[in-house]
Amino acid sequence: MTTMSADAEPVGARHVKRPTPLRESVYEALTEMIIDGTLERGRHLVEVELASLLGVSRQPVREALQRLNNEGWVDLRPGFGAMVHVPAEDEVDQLLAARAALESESARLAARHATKDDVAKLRELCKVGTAFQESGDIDGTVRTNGDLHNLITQMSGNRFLVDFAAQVDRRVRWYYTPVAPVRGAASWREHNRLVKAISEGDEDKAAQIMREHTEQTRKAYHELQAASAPAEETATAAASPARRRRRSTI
Amino acid sequence: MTTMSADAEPVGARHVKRPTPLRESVYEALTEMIIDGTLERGRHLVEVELASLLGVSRQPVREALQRLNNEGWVDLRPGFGAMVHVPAEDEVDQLLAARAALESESARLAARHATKDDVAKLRELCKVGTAFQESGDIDGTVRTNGDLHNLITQMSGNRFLVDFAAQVDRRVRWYYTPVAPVRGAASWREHNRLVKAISEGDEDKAAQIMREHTEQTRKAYHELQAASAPAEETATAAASPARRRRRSTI
DNA sequence: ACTTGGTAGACTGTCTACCAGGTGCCACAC
DNA sequence: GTGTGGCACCTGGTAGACAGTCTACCAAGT
Repeated sequence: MTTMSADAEPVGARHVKRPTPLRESVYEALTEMIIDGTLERGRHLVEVELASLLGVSRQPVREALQRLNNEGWVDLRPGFGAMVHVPAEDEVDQLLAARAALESESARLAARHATKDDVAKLRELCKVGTAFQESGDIDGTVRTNGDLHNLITQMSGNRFLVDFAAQVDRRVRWYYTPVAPVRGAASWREHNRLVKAISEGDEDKAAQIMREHTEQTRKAYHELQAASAPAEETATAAASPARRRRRSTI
Repeated sequence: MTTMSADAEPVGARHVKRPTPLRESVYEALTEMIIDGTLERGRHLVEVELASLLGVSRQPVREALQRLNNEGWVDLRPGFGAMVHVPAEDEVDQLLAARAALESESARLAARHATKDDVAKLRELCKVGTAFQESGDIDGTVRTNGDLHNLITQMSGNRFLVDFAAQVDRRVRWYYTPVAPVRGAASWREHNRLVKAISEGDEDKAAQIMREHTEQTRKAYHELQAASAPAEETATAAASPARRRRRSTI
C-alpha cells in the first residue's frame, strides 16, 4: 500500500527534518534501477551485492526487497532470493483494467468534491499539457499527464483510491511507457472534456469520460502490441490488421 | 498482497510444502492479534517484546512490522516504532467507497467471463448463505458472504482487483464487523439478483447491482454509527482535537 | 546415452551481539 | 505550575556466524 505519509496532520505541524530511513532510500534506488533497466527483468538480486553496491548492510536491502515483493516489482522465492519481476503478457492489460476502475471512480468523487481552486489547477494543467503536446515535448507531455491524473485522484479525497492508483500507475509506467506518443492529441481533448464535467459537478459524466479515456489507452496499447509483434502471435492475430495507425516507432 | 503463485504451471505440478518463512508466520500472528483485539489500537508495539512473545528474534518481527505498516495495520513512526493503527473516522467510509469501486468492476468482469461452473458455484453459495441467514447462523452467514464476494472478484480474472479487494476487505472487517446482522435478508436478495445478472452475462447490470449492494452496506454502517454514537469513544484521542464532526444523529 | 549420486559453492533465513542516536518520561529546579 | 536536564528505553543500522537449501557440475553406474 505504500501509504505515503501525507498524514493529514494539522497544517503547520511540519516536522522539520526527516532523516529518511535507509530502507526507504534503498527502496527508491532499487525501483529506479528496475524502471530504468539497470536491473534487467528476471535478474537475480543478491542481497550482499546490492548492499555493497549501495553502501549499506544487508538489513535495509532485505527490507526494501520485501516491500518490492509485496508491490510486485520483484518475486521472492524462498530460499533463493529475489528476481526482478518479469510481467506476464496479460499483466499490463489487467493493470490497465484496474486503473480504469480506480480512476473512473476517482473522477466521480473528484467531480463531487471539486473546489474552485482544484478546477483552476486542472484547467492550468490541461493548458500546459496541450502546449507540450503541440510543441512535441514528449517528456513534458507525459509528466503533465501524470500530474493531471494524480491531481484528480487526490481530489477524490479517498486515500485508498489514491494509493492503489499510484501503485498501479507506477507499474504501468514501468513496462509500458511508449503509449504516450501514440495518442497525444486525442488524449488532451478528452482531458478537457473531463475537466469540464468535473467543474460542472457532473459525477456520472466525469466517471464515464475517465473510463473511456483509460479504455482508449488500453486499446492503444493493444494496437501497439499487435503492430510491434506480428511475429509469432497465438492465433489471435488474424483478427484485424485493419485500421492501424502505425507511425511513431520510438 | 502476497500474490498467490498461480504461475500457470502444468496442472498437477503441485510442489511439496515449503516451510513458510518466519516473517510470514509472524505477520499472520500479528494481524490475528490486531484483529481480535489482543493488541489494542494505538498500542506501542515493541520489537523485542513481540519477539520474545512469539519466540523469534527481532529480525522477523521487524520485517513483519514493515509489511503491516505498508498495508496500514500499524503506523511506523521513525525513531519510535510501530503503533497499532487507530482508524480515522472517515476511514471506514473511504474503505467502503473503494470497495464499491473494486467490487463493482469485479462484478462487471465476472459477468463477462463467467463459466457455467462458476455460476453453479455462485448459486450454491447463495443457497447456503440464505439458509444460514434464515437459520440465524451469523457466523456462517458472514463467512458465506465473504466467500461469495471473494469468488466474484476471483472470477474477474484480474489479479490486481483481487488483491486490492482482499486488502480492503480485510481492513473493513477489522474495524467494522457488526454490520452483517443488521442487513441480512435484503443482502441475500441482492446477491441473488447479482448472480442472475452474472449468469446472463449482463455486465452493466451486474456492476450496477454490486455497486448498490456495497452502497447499502455503507449506509447501514452510517446508520449503525449514528445509533451507537452517543456513547464515548475509546482511546481515539490521538486524532487531532480539531475538526471533530460529531453527532450526526441521522 | 541417460540416470543416479555426490560434491561444492552460493545465498538466504535467522540469530546474536553491539552501538549510535532519538524519544518519551520523570524528577528536579525554578 | 512550568521548564529543563537527565535517564532509560527503543529503534535503526552494522557485523558476523551458521544452518538449510538451491543450483550447478561432475563422476560413476546401468
